[in-house]
Amino acid sequence: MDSAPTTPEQRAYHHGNLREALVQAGVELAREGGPSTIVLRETARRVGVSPNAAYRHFSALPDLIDEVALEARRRLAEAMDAELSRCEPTGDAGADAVSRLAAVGRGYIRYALAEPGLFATAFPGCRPRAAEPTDPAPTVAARRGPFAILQEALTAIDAAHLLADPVETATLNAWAGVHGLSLLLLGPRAELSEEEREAAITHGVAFVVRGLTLTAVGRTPVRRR
Amino acid sequence: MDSAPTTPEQRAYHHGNLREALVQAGVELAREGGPSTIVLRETARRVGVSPNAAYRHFSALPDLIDEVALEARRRLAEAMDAELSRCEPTGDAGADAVSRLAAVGRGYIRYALAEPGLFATAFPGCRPRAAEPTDPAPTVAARRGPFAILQEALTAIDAAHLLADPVETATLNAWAGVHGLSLLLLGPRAELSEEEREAAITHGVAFVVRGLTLTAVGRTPVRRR
DNA sequence: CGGGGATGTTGACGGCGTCCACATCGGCGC
DNA sequence: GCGCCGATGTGGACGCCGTCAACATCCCCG
Repeated sequence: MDSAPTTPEQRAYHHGNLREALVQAGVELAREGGPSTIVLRETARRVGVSPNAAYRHFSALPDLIDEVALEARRRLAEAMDAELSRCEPTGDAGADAVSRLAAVGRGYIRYALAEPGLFATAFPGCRPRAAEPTDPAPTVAARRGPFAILQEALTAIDAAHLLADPVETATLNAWAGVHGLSLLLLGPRAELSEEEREAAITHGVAFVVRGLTLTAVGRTPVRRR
Repeated sequence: MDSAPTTPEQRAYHHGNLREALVQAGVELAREGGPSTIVLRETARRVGVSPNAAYRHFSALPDLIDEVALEARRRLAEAMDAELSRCEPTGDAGADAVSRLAAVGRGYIRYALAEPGLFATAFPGCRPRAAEPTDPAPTVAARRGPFAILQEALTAIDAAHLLADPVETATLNAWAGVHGLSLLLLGPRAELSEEEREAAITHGVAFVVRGLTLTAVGRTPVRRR
């Protein structure tokens, strides 16, 4: 029937690229209810394959979840980049760097609110893992992930002599701020109205920027490091 | 055998206060591996009772977990209070209010690092819940929980005319900062050394305080609200 | 002192992750 | 051209899990 099994979307062999299909289904599950909704048997069912077929491509369920997490981080980075690309330069390099940092933060939080399931899946270390014995791998980061994008924005501010702390410290605190706010808006403050939520995002990003930069108060930056 | 079944630690009736014992065992499980480690059958096993006995006291497993979460929050509030009580007044009301806020933040983060399992269990809304249909109850807060303690500290700063934002906004941002930093230190930055971790806590708390107050830059506070 | 309601047990069901043995298919060497 | 072998997928089983229904036990109140 298929003369060209090399067609990308075509299944080449037995099933074709089952691995990819399983990850795809896993992403869909994660979108519906977070990491704990990624269930091996259901994932296989959706692809139309026996549960054990997955074991030819993943050593166990957590491996599949890790793969989904990677994809979730990829999409988060994408969303941050998208928000970044909507920043138009004003000419003032310092102000631009600051507004780009704000955009990165907005992108992070907006993605979290738009895709709570994927967001919850994205950072494996940020959820309780039931005492896993094997984890010597230091979590190889995807090339230019969310963390890298944030760090880029902060490095630009650093170059403009606006940063109050070393870049590493600033990155950690900025990340903490937007990550924490995302979780709070999804959790204990989930009942906020649309406007309240938008206001919280604006204030939250401004809070982070204010804490990291000193320009807002018109003071000579204190360079450490 | 027991003439006085009213003895607190004595089991009065069939088992005694099984409910309490189950929660206790649940807390222990949570300490070992977070909320997903709280497993009904194992909890019952540890108490030495049939799994279904739990259903006389909880309508289902999530109810038990909620009870454990309540206890986790109670202990968090305790830790924050303990850190608070180590603050000695210097006479300067404004400076005291600020340093008390810092203490509250330190207490939060330190508890998270000392009891990661309980901390992960404490805020049900902050983890992915697999599409629960029944949740109209707005989560009745424990009397003076972590949130209230944080708000108290911020209200004191507000009274000293040091707060840059409305109290509600400030509370949300402060909470986000310490919560996010806690998760990051437990997750992606779990490999930090003892000193690095302490430094991160100090910097993080300072970052939050700097973003919320304007005293650090010697400027007249801008009162909104 | 006897019945009834609160409490705990037994047994069962379906779903889950995972292991083991078996079936199927297709490319590669002869 | 053909047969074989490794890669891929299937079926069945095991021991967990949460939950339900029926039954057993025990104290308290009338």
